[in-house]
Amino acid sequence: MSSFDDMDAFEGASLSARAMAARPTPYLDDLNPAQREAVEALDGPVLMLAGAGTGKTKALTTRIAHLLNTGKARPNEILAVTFTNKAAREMKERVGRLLGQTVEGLPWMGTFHAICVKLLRRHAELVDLKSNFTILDTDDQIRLLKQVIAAANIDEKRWPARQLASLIDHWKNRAWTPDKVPASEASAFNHRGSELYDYYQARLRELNAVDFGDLLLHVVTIFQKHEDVLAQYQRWFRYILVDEYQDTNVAQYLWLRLLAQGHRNICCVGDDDQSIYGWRGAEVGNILRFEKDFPGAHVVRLEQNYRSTPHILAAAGGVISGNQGRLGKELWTEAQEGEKVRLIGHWDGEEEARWIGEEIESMQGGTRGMRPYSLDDMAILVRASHQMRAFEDRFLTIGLPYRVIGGPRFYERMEIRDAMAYFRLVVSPDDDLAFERIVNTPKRGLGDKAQQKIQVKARENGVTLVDGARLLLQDKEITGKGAGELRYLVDSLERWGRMTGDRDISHVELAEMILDESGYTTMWQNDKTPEAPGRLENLKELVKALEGFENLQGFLEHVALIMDNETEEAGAKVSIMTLHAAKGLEFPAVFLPGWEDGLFPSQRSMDESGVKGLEEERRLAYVGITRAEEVCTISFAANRRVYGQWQSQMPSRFVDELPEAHVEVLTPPGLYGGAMAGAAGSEAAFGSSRIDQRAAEANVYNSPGWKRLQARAGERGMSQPKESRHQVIDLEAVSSHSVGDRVFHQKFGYGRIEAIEGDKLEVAFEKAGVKKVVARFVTAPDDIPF
DNA sequence: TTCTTACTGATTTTT
DNA sequence: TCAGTAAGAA
Repeated sequence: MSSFDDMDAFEGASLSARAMAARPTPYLDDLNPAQREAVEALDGPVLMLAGAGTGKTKALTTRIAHLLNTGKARPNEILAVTFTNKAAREMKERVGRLLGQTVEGLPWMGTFHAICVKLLRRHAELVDLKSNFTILDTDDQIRLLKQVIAAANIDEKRWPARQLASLIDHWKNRAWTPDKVPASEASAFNHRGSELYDYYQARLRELNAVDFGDLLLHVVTIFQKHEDVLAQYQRWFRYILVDEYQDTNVAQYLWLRLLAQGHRNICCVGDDDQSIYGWRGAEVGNILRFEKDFPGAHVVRLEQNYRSTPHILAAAGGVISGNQGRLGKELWTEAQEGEKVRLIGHWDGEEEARWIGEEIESMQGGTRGMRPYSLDDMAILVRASHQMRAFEDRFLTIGLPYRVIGGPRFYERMEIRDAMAYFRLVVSPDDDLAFERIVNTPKRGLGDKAQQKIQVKARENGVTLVDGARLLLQDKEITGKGAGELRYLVDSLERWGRMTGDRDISHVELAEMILDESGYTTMWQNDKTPEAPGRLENLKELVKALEGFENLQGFLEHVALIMDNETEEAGAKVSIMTLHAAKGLEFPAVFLPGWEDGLFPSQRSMDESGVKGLEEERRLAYVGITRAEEVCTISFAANRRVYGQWQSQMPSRFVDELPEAHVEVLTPPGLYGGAMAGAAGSEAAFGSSRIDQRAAEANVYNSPGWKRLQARAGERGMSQPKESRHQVIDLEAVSSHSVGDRVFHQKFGYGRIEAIEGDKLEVAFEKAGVKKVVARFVTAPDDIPF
């Protein structure tokens, strides 16, 4: 934070620095030739093309150590940028470990956004902000945009705020200020896009606030308009390193290029084959163009992979080779052959989930000649988060512990944001957005109308909403139940505000007091919904997190950028996450379900972005496969319920792109007439006969189950064009049950019928307990369809 | 104002 | 299907 205060003292200090050079470099011995080349090419532009699992973090951190050790730069003359806090943290840790105690201070290491916050706080006045500006999260942003849309007299139903948010985000990613939005795009959003953008920016300025996009954009603007400021930083940052360069957007690219123009010592690390954030504004072009942008760039390829088996690498390589215009890399490994990539087709999505659940259970003990795997070693990577539900349902039923990675993060949860809004308001009473958020949470009888009055009053008098509310009360322009509540709220805010300076009460106690006295805790205590206890738990967690900070203010500052969720219960669990969330992670055994055209590659991606979209999907497939160290299992289903409608699916085109020599086709259970009957877990059902891949696909469609369903669907007169739709439930089973029968339910598993009421059965399930289910959703165990 | 019922429309989400 | 919103009823 204070690195800049003493920065002038260090300018031009490289002479003495150089004199310190020529220390031993034992750390270089741990590197392979390519890594070493990337580490030792210190001067001039360097592009490190680092394939998946090739040790790029090692190379990057060693490079920093080497820069310092050779005396090329002092710690704070190095700028190392990452995209995620996690990556930044890891880098800090590893650099710290490499350096030990030998160097004073650390390089500038952080995310683009975190570094921009630092810079922007220093130069806020250059873009008409005060240096204590607040950073809006997405939620605040949407609420502000709703106001903007309403003020412009636009129907928010037809033109939703979310859409405007993503439009503005898109523009900011491209480093377009309102005046720079090209005419072709300015008329988006009901012909008022750029006008609304302009107005939104003005509102932000009034609120002394910025959104995430602004952090980058404002700094770029400052650099572009104030040569002296730019020159200062160009001189200062002698060496720049960038992680995940393929994910940079235009604004980040400009930011880097402006800074790097000083010493031209920029080292970008990335992998064009892992660019999967194009939809978020990332430009693969940035990495593809690097050599043109920085003539004479030294390009190093890291191609030795330390993660996966040859089969897995070959499969991934086969898929990604379908993309055009790659920089080109050939991953190789010294690892043992290992398992081929396993491919399996299923009847429908539920069966896929069932099979994966059972496979995971048996893999824990070691099966099919493979070593045993702990649940922590296994992960399921899906294209879209809605695919997770099938697995969660199934795993809940069979009691398989799992964790979902990437869901709503701790600081994004409603209760946490509400609580934080209270804190924000206590610390800075002029935070109007925070006031709006909590003024009627918990319910205080202050609905739209009352809030409108506060708004008007505040605007008329040019004061904050809190003061507006005060005036309203003073002038007795609000009455009834709401008035008393509002009075109490306003007074409480003031009281808590005074306590922030009180030495006798810690900020943790104050926080507890705020949540208590505002009635917020009580609100959740009285809430009967199943998630209420969890929310109370989270609030406790939040208060606990406060202990690590000096005061409320310091905490709020920290949280604005760090949105991590760190709580993790003990115990081994299977991980479930999206492919996007999996980037940068690795697991001994990986399951890749749902490889069906339209789902993966996603139809929407292809519709909206054509070949570009398809190529990004393909990179996603590449990322997925390369997450696996030893076992990679790809699967697809012939039928899937999409928005409640059964749809028949075609296997993904990526399945056909897998090189056959590296794939083993597993036989799906149940395809050979009743092999599963009464023995859902039996090994016999999963014999691993090797057959040609296409034959396996053909088998799905020729299977008895498929034909049976087609016949049945026909009987019921369902529409049956070439894209046939199917009903998977067994209607004949409806009235054939009696009490005491053993039955099977797709979701709850096996159970015994306790009672029958009309078409509803009360069934005691072995794993899921007693449930009431509709008769047609259960089948007799020896008539399990498929 | 707030609770209830009807509708609509639906990826991926580093900060 | 199902969540999230929007107009209607109490």
